[in-house]
Amino acid sequence: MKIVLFGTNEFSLSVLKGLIDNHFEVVACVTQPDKVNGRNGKISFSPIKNFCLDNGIPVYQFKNLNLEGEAVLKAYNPDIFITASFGQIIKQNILNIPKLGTYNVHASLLPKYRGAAPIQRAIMNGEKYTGITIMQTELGLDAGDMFLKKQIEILDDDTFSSVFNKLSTLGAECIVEFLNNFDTLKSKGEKQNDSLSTYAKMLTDNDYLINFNNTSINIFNQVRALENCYFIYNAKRYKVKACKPNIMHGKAGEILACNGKIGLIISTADTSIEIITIHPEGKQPMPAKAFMNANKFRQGDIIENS
RNA sequence: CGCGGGGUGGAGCAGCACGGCAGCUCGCAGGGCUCAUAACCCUGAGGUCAUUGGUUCAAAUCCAAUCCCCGCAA
Repeated sequence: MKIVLFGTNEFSLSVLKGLIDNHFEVVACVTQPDKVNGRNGKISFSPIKNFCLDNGIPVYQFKNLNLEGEAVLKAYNPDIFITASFGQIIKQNILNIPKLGTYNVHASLLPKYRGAAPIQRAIMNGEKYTGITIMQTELGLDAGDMFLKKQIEILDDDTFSSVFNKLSTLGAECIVEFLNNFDTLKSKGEKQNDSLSTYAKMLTDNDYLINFNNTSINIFNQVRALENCYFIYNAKRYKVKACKPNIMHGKAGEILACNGKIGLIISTADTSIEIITIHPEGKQPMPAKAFMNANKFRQGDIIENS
């Protein structure tokens, strides 16, 4: 079975490795164009590209996949396309190429959280479960028929990274199971109930800004879902890498404690959150208790979100 | 040549525009004190001020070059 994998990030890579470790024939990969790192001007390759280069797998980066890719991919005479966190829309002329179809490894329990940021949105919303769905890749956004679904629990101490890692592993397991039982599972395809579908919108800068007028649990979920949330204090940006709800309470945004013994506690709409790990501009991430030793914060100040 | 911040005892920072004893909050070690606390009090150890060169009677501080870390933007 000749497979072409479309993917970019570590999730895609986990799926690719799963295929190779289980002796599927991956004849080529398609990944996003290289990105330029603005600070040092260096070019960085996607994880998929690095792996392919190291392992002698042909890898393609089309500026316009739908125009340039058709002839190239047809030449491989592929049986199946697998997509996993590819990040580009694939048009019908490409989807039609493989004999057995194109299938997607999606990191949510469809029809919930279709779209670009399913893991983050699920954690942000305080979901208790998420999972992997293997489904038909169609023009419609993650709306194709479903063939295999597996769920995992989102624990209170899970973060984006931990869920991402679990789902990367599970995604690889699912695609292998799907391909090993292709005929059976393919025949048992299930339509998505569109009326139950939700959309995991792409993340914007505004999603990362912490609003202390929200409740503690919402901020807690936001921080662990995105891991790079921030607030602004004295015109400086502070990223919150980890926090936990606290029982103290004051005016929303009020700094309730800021010293090396207790750390940093900021009031929310209902109670407060304790900042565990903070990342000031220009510095390394560090324990909030350590940074509080520097006396940059003043108790009683209100953090506005502008 | 995209914009910007930073490197100072183990941690986090101040000091630098104007050169003149290495400072603060913690941690650590020893001692004291309290029914108790984010406890408190006393004492102590611990520094190549990123690197290299220059200016100077004198450099963490001024000049030149280099290395490393990070934020924004993309």
